[in-house]
Amino acid sequence: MLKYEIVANELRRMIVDGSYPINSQLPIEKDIMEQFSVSRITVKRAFDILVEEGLVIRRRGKGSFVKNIDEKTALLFARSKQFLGFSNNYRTGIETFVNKFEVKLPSEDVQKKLKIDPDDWVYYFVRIRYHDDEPIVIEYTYMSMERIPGITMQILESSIYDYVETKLDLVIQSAHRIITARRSNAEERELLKIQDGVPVVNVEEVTFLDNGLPFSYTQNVHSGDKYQYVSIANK
Amino acid sequence: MLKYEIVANELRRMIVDGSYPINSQLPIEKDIMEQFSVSRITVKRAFDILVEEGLVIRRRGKGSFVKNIDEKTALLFARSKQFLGFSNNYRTGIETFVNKFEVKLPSEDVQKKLKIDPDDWVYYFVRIRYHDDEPIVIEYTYMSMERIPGITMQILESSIYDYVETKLDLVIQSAHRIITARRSNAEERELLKIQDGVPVVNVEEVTFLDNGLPFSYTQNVHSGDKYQYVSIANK
DNA sequence: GAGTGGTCTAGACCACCCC
DNA sequence: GGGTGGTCTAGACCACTCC
Repeated sequence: MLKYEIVANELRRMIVDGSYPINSQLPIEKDIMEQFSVSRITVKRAFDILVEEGLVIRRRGKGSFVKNIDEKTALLFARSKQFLGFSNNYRTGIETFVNKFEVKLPSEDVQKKLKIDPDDWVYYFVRIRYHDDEPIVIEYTYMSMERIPGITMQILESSIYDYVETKLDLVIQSAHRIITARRSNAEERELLKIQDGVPVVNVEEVTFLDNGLPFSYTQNVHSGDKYQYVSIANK
Repeated sequence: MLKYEIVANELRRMIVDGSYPINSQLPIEKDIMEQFSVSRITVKRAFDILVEEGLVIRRRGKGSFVKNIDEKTALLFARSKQFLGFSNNYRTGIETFVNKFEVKLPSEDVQKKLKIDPDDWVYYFVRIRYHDDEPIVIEYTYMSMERIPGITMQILESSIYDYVETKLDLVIQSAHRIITARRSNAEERELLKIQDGVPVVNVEEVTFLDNGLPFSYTQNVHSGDKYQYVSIANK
């Protein structure tokens, strides 16, 4: 574990458990340097993480303070900063059902999104995720066969993320997301078990490996009444 | 202008204008140090910005590379990282119409969101934003009178952001957003001029001053067919 | 003037990549 | 073994806040 992570984790823990209450001043950099035996820049990097997570505010000349948000919100936002394959909102009780699994040639849109040629075959699969036996999202995914070989039904039913990182020894680096909402269609209403009128949230996600190449392109169609996206903007 | 901003801006410019094409390797830290006469940590901070913006990938032992995305997407994502009052999507042609402007006592929800007492008066106003004469969003905003005194109709018609920062000399620090989608109601359909069936995207936004206090709580109701939210997750 | 965080430097050691 | 970025240090100077 890195030093700045250790410091950030400890400070976060004490904020969340109330040791540093809302609006209270956090220890100054010098004290934290001594307490953890680290340099000032390391302390600053730890604080940068907490600022990014929306937990802390820093003011030159005054000090560092716990932001005025409640505990539930704090947890929600801190968690949203973690990188997760498909969902920020659920941690347990998730089941996956594979609805379709084929290999085909990419459409122009898919070629463009995955940066592949027209004759590069792609996996196409549709998965439905359930939380506590309720359908929450349909995932329509295209993946380059060349970049991610060896996908099987079993992998789709468990974790692609795991397979790519552990078995293929590749590193997933980032995800670009575009979120829109629209009216649901009949297929989506049936699969997600929602009424006409409940919209869907469409999360288009392109995932990148650490070599800069996109490796998957997914349209995540979420049930509008069970989904929220959380985000923090710092100036 | 800060040194790491200068370096980041120059590198970003050369990526966007094609001087460093997609997938090409960027200069190594040492060369950039010499070119700009800055230290290594300053170069790293510049790169951190570009990674955060989704433009660049860095790999220990190999180098820094331009991410494999097209120019339009690159601009979209780079721009999304900028902190803006109400919209990431439009830059010009915006008009504002104030639909309601009152002072009242806060509901429990508003008290909680703004961290104020039941007898602290709040402004409540409704604004509609038009882009090229088309309504795109209705904003329902609550603001603490004590924290942000002197709001007038004229301010609401121009820029609250400007008023708070320039006239009141306060610093807006961050915004916490929760994005959901739902069916539109009759009022929203009329104001946004959308058909029944077109959903709305609800962006709940709490904005914080640099003293850690929330100063405004807004429900932004976007026309679902004209709105997208863009986001990048880095591992 | 004292306290605090923001930026920046020069330099060190290490992990990872490729030859 | 040479090249690259990741982390970390000690120390400097500066900007801002409050007294």
